[in-house]
Amino acid sequence: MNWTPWQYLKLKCPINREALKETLDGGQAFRWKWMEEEDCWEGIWGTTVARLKHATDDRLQISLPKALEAKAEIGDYLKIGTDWQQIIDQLPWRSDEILKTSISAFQGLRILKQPFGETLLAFLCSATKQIPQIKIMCENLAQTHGEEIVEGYHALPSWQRLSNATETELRKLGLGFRAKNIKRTADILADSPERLSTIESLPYAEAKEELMQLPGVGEKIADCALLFGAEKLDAFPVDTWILKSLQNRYGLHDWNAKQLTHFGRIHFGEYAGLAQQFLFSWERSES
DNA sequence: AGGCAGGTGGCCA
DNA sequence: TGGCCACCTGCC
Repeated sequence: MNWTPWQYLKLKCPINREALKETLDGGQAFRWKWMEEEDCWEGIWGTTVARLKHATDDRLQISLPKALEAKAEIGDYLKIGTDWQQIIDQLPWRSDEILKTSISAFQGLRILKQPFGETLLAFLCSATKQIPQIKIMCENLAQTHGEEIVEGYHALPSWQRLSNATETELRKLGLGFRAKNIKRTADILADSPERLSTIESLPYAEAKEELMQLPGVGEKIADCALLFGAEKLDAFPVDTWILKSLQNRYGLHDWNAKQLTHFGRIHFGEYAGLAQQFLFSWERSES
């Protein structure tokens, strides 16, 4: 396939190599892969295909398939115009050494704005699975049910399309018990096409409550979909890594996930979700 | 070979 | 409300 020449992106905040890797392939998104030969990341979201390269001075370059050149929406997806430094400054790093350390390790780490519907789909796949497995499930879903964008590159299927598949078909893609939830959610969303965009426009608390009406969507998956797919930066997903971090590094040994979700939102504030991502990346890199 | 992994929902006290 | 367990599958 033909790709356009590399072009610099106008990044408000620079991003280091490690932070880029964490942003694209650290559990927010599941459709980026490292291209060793090209020394770049290649990813798909919505109906966009793109390559990203880490350049000197922590800048970024982008290249697109020539056939899709006009379709680039990388700015929104990567939130390149957002002043992340200003947001970080509002986190309690001054009084929180752990947070301070993880922020300095991942300079430029950011929260993506992925398409809401496919973020929900990816996280419905995520239950008790590790990142490589989730990526395989997403790839299988795209290959078998998703629309082809350019040769060999498939979008994730819409909920409408997914509702045409049977649970048995979905199970064959390695989804396991997640297939039932995905099928049932697809049937619901296909019946009310406006529902997701309505949810996306609600404030965090109401959006979460609405999302959790869907089968297979509990607190954690709802928080992930809202943080990574709807710009609700006050969402604070508690997974096993954050659980470990808060229990061991913050000394909250007897706290359960529900209590820690509350703690996170109180302690880290309006941008708790960004703090979560720093702690998450730090915890994983230290393990 | 058995336990566990970025959870959820149902059942029981 | 709070704790426990089954649920698919692949990987160590």
